[in-house]
Amino acid sequence: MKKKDTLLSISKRTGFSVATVSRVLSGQAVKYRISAKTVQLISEEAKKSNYVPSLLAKGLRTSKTHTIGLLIPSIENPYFANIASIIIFEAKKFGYTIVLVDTIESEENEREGIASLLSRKVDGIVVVPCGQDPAYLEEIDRQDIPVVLIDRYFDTTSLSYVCTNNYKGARMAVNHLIDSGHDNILCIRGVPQSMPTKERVRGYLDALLTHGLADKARIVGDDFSIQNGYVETKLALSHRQHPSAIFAMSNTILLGAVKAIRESGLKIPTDVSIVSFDNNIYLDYLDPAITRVNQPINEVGMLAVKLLIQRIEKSDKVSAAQIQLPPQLIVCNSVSVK
Amino acid sequence: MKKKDTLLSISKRTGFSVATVSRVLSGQAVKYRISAKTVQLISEEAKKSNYVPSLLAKGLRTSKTHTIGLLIPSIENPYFANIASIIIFEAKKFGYTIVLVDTIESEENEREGIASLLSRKVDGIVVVPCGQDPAYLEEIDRQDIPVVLIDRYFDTTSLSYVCTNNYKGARMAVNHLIDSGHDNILCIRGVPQSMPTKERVRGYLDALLTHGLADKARIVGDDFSIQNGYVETKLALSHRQHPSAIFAMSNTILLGAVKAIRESGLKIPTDVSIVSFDNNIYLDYLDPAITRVNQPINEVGMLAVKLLIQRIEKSDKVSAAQIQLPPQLIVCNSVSVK
DNA sequence: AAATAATGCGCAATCGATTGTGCAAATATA
DNA sequence: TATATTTGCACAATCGATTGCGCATTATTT
Repeated sequence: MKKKDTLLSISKRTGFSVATVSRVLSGQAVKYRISAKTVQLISEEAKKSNYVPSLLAKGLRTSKTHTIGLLIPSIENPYFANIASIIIFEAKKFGYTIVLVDTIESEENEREGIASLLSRKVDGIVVVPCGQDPAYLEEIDRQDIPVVLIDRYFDTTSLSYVCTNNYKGARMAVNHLIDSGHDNILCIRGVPQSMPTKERVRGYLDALLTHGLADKARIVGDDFSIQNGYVETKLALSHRQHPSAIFAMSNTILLGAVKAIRESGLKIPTDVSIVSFDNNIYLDYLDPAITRVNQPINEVGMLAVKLLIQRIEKSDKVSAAQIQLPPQLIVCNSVSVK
Repeated sequence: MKKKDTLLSISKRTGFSVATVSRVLSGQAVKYRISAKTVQLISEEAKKSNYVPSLLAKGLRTSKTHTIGLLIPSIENPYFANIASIIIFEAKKFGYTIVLVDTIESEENEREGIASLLSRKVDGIVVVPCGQDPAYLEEIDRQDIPVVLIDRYFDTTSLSYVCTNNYKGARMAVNHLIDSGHDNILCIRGVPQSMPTKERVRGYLDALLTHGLADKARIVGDDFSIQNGYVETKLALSHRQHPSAIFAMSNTILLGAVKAIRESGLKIPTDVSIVSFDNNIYLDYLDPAITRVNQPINEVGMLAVKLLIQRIEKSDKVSAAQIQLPPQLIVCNSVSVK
């Protein structure tokens, strides 16, 4: 096994001091008036020996690691996987590498993960928070590790966040159903405490309200699982007068609902119309293709990284930005016109 | 902004030396005969001040970072996202954190990513290789950073790998079609150079061969995209005598094929049967649900992490392990019996 | 009580890179 | 030629944690 190269070994081999080697290899040659000849010699030796600087040592000295921590509730979920993909890509553009923590929707994992990231001295953190309490995140942000929330946020937080306007998205979805003549619309929601759920429910209710259908509101369900969609749909369809349309708050809920509808022998959209949230290529290949609200995850990811890096690189306090992006309705064939 | 705590600051506040504080906080108290009272005092102070050790300093000193580098060709791809998820989970069980690099199927990105990981002093690397040449990976492995390949491997490599037995998987799929009475089976493949593709093609051919259908072999396509599946299926269906069954080498290819089949007004499985590779929950919700070959990605991920950590933690050379796991056929309704 | 052993902890070097300061030697100026 | 500049580079401290070695105390043994 070859010895790993360090500044010291290069210094010995070239006869220059460690200081000089460092300045050459970190591009500070001009600033420190190192002669062209010396630069040449040292650079060659470094290239020849395949020198890779230790970011540990560098980070220790400079307290910058060019690393960003990313906490995601479930990387298996295609929605989050897409977001992660974009964030990794964007971060790389700016020279940052990602340490990824999968919190599995557990607040304890989130805290542990954050601790691990802090001890790794990440320069900043992007997080889809699981918990209800942003206090400790705000504390970290205040102590000079910038934190940006994505997808979910908190009612009263000073932290930066980027997310979809879930309220608008829900209104678009429900309006679409109402405009198509539906007035008996079941809403199957995800985890009730989470901000996206709350906002989508609010959108659902407001859409009904403005159309004078407030008394028709029916909200059921309690998490983002396939089972939840299945069970709630089963229940709903068991009543004599079942809903003519379903607003499913996620792809997973949608899948459960589709299964239940098919089992009961009903047809989408003839018997039951359905609108879902989140985009996914597979939705185009279901029969019928599912009308859904698309979240602009590309923009969410890009903005989050930009915000974070601004805060990291400008030491003068960049003020927190709280951004909600407009969603977009993708109309397919899962809604009938009555 | 509060000052960050270090051994030194705790040392000052408690009156003990940095050495003693270090030994207490790293659980070496007994070994170095630190008195219970001292342990108590130091631990309390550390807890109170919310001390988090710097893994940079620790890593620099001990040359262990408890970090594993993971290189994936595309985290957007649900198949890889699932693998990543498992690897993150397993690594965490052993106290390791993951630095994730998305290589976007580019060998250059892979090399860059590896360099970045090396300079971060990761303890080991798990990689789904993009390139054709394992030489530089082997070099790294030899220089004491263990490398484990997953999903793809190389013909003649000394590196450890864990992957699915793609040959077997393909045989299972094609045998299933043949057993159902099909003899005109089109194979739409992915990137031809990649090992999984080669092995699946070999399986396809051998299955035909052992049933005396060698002359019926038809292999088309050249990448793992939806477009590829679509185009090749369109072409195939345009002939008077179109294949009665399709063996699609991935979910993406499958989706393209499904689209083409639907557009031509044909029905699955009545007119065209189809079998795909890789599992995905959505496949159960297509109409009909798609019969496919499931890769044991849980086991792949777990084994990869175990192998890697064995190599990391036992300094005595653990010999390389090259493992192929059996796939499994999930029979649904996309194959007709003739 | 003297000798021996055990206990409790500190000193200081080290990992690899960065960077403010300073000192020769070379060059320019007077 | 003597002085003032500039050029080119080295010294050494520092980031935060680890660890071999050694030195006082205190406790035990004879």
